Amino acid sequence: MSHTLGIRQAQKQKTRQALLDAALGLLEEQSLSSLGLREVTRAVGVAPTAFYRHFRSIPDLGVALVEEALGSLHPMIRTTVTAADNSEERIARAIELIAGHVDAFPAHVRFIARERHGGVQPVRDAIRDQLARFAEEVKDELAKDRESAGWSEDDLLMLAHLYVDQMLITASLFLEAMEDTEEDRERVVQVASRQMRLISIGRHHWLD
Amino acid sequence: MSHTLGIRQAQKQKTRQALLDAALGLLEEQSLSSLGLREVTRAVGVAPTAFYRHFRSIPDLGVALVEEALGSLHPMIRTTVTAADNSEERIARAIELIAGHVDAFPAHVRFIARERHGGVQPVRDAIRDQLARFAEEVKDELAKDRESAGWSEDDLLMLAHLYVDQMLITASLFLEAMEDTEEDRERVVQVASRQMRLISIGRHHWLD
DNA sequence: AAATCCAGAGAACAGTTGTTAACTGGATGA
DNA sequence: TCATCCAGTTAACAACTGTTCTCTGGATTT
Repeated sequence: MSHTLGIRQAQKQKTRQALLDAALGLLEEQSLSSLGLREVTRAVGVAPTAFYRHFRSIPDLGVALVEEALGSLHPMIRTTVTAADNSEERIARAIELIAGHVDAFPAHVRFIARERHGGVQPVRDAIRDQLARFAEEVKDELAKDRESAGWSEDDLLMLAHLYVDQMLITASLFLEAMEDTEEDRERVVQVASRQMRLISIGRHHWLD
Repeated sequence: MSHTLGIRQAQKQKTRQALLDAALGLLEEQSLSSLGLREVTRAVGVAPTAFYRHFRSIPDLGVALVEEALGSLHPMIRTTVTAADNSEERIARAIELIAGHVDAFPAHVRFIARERHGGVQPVRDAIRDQLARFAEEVKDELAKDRESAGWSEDDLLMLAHLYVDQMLITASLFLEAMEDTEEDRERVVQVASRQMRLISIGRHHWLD
C-alpha cells in the first residue's frame, strides 16, 4: 500500500515535520494564539514564505498538531481500558501507562492540555472531537465488561467521559511534576490511583 | 475601616478596572500570551504608557485577573459544600450554582479555564494556588461531615481535589453550551449531575 | 497660596509581524 | 532530452509591538 515517495515529496514532508517539531518546541513557553509564523520558520531555518507551502495559517498547523498528538493514541486507549484483570491492577497499569506517555511525549501532552481551552477555535474543536472519540471508544470497551450489565447507554458514556477527563488531569499532573523529586512524582501516582479507585467504586455501586 | 479615596486615587482605580475589564473582553478570542499591552490601552482609550502606572506587564495584569475571578469565590465554595441536606439535593444545588455563576461571569470562567494550563507561568501559578486553597477549604468542610469518619487526611484532600476539578470541568461545559439550545444545556446538567452522583457513591463506599 | 506629586499624554526608537509578488533551480514526467 | 512543475528564496509593504524619556495639568499636601 505504501508508495515510496519521490525525492521531492520526501523533502517536502521532512520540512513539514520540521515545522511541526519547531512549533511544538516553541509552544512549551507560550500559547498557540501567540505563536508567529516567522518564529516557526526562523527556528527551522527556512524562509517565512515557505510556511505557506505546508499550512494555510498557524491555526491550521495547530490542527495538524492535534492529529499528531492524539491521532495515534486510539489503539492505546482501547487496550488499556480493556485489560480484564482485577480492577486494582488495571488502575495501576493505566496510571503507569499515562506516566510513561507523558515522559515520552511531554510536549504533545502540554500542547493538548494548553490548547484544549485555548484561544484558537479550530484547534479547540479538533481536540474536543478527538476526546469525544476517545470517550466513545472507552464506552465501547466498558460495555463489553460484565460489570456494565444493566447500564444505560447514556450512563456508560458519562462514565467514559469521566475517565477521559481524569486521564487528562492525571497527565497534566505528571507534566507539572516532571522536574520534581521522585518523592513528589510518587505522590502524584498515589493521588491519581486513589481518584481512579474512587471512581471505580462509584461505578461498582452505581445501580444500587 | 474603609477610607474614602481622594479624587485622584478613585480615578486611578477606575482606570485600572477599565484595563482589567478590557483585557477580559479581549481574552474571549485569544490567550493571555498573545494579548498586547497596546491592544488593552487602545480598547480603554488611554495612552499605551498609562498601562505602566497600573501593571508592570501583561502577566502581572493576568495575576490580578486571577484574583478578581477567584478571590471572591471562597465563601461561596464553603457554603455550597456545607449544605447538609440529603446528597441528591446537594448535588442539584451545586450544579445549579455553577450554572448560575457561569451565566453571570462567563468571561471570568473562560479566563480561568484557558489560562490554567496557559502559556504564562505566573498566571498558571496563581490559578494553581487558588485552586489548592479551594481544595483545602472543601477538605475542611468534608471533614465536618459524619460520612468522613475514619477517612485519612490524605484521602479527604484527594477527594476534595476531585470535586474541585469536577466543578471546573462542569463550568467549562456550561460555558461551551451557552450558545446552545435549552435542550443541550439540560443535557449538560444531566451528565454533570450523574458524574457528581457517581463520585458521591464512590465516596460513600470508600471504606468498604 | 505655594510647592509637590503623579496619572496620563505625546513622540520617538528599533524590532517585529503577516502577506504579496516575482524569482530560481533541481526533481519530475513526456 | 526537453518542457513542466513546485518547494523554497528574496525583497518589499504597511502595520504593529514594548519601552524609553519628556512633558502637562489637576489633585494633594504643606
